[in-house]
Amino acid sequence: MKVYNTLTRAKEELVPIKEGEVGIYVCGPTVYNFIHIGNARPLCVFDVLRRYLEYRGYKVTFVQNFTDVDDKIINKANEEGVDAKTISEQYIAEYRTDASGLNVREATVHPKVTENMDAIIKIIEDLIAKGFAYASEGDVYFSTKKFDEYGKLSHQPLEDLVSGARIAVDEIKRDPADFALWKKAKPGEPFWPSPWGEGRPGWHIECSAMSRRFLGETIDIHGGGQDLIFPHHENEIAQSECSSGLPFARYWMHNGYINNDGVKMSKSLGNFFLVRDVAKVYGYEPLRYFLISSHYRSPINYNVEVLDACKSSLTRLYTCRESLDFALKNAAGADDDFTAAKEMVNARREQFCAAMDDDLNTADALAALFELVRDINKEILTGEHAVAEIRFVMESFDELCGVLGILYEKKGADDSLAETVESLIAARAEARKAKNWAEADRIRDELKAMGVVLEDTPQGVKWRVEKA
RNA sequence: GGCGCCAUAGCCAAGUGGUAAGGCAGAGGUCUGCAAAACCUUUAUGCCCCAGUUCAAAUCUGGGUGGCGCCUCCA
Repeated sequence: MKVYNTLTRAKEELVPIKEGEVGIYVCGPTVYNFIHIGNARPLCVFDVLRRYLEYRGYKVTFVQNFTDVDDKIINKANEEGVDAKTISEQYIAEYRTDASGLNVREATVHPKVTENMDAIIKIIEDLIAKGFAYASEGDVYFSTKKFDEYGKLSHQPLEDLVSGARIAVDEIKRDPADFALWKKAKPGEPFWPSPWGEGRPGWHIECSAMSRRFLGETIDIHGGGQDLIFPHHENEIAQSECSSGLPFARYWMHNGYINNDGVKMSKSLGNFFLVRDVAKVYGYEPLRYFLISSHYRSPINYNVEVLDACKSSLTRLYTCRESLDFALKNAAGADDDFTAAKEMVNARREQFCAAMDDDLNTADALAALFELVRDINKEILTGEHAVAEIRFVMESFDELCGVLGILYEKKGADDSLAETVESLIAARAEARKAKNWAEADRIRDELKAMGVVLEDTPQGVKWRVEKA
């Protein structure tokens, strides 16, 4: 598999440190609010990466932190008159609701800053001991000038990153480009004891400390949004590499932004949509589909028309899947030799994998899936087929959908409804037998009003609940 | 100012040298009592514009035009 590495600006063959195993660290949310759809993109993108690597047989350790100590959390807590922990716990729970709604699997580990203070303090001490950081009036700063390679991820020399002079000159910092590893506690803020006094960690150090604790000194893949490249990831590299003397991450993968009217969706601009609100109207799944329907590095423009189209596309997939279910119930063929079906499915599977191998080209992978749908509609859902054949096709179809993490919303197959529907279908069958089309159509309309759509097939009547 | 990205049909979106995937929407047809679903056909002599390289360019080069991002908290 090839992935685009921000560090080298090239697609590279993914070669994990340990054969057969991949460690992935993705920067997680600062938990002070509901997540917006821009936040949802890396969730879905890296979830697909993880699923695909596992599909290809890798053992994946997936680490995503929760930043539960931060100015924004403290501010929010003060606004609401509660403590910071209340806020962070509340929004971790809300995050999990959205993540599971989007069918994003739980990380192997979800470390929290508050639970890793020892690791954070240890790495800061190490950086001071090695001369890369200095304590100053209760704060600790990283000295960017001490790291020759500072700027290698964002491909900017240090002087260019600083030249804008937009970084506030701080008397306790030796250089404006230095960044905080530890911040002295201000009155009313949560704090932890440290060799430099009571305080809390800076933003960047947590990822260096927690990735090391759970994935080791060099990790395979580090992911996140493009807006984290500078300064966050640049600083992580500086901290981790100066401390360990080893490369921090072999592959840096960054997803593109979501735009609103062509402009980046961001918290500071306030032009964002909450995942929660979109889900209320469309459900979670069309959003996930939208997020994987184009390449992860491209910017994508969000609007409701596109989400509607995503919903329709999903319907095509669901219809195919339901038809397979129906076909399985009516399977009659006795021939267990289904070489043609195997070849057909495997060709699409190869097409799918070739796309995914090329820097996670989910758009092309979806095309392969849709071509499989056409094949299935044409070859498998007509004529007679053996149970084993249909089951094979169905399992393969589910497998590929599972890699993308789509087709996970179980339609409400509630039995009480089924009973009513079946009896109405029977009544309609009687009417149709008597060629009483008016009555047959009346019953069909009645069912339609209940949200049930009928399809007359050679194998009998198939019904489904229309997705709202 | 430094660094970088993007421009493909009505909409979304792959394709990075070999003659334009896929989805949505639209049109016509087959099937059906009528539908639905499905299938078939159809919708870009052309990929922002202009030059150039090449047997061959959406793809490479140069120059434009338009849009966006990072350099500051942000996914």
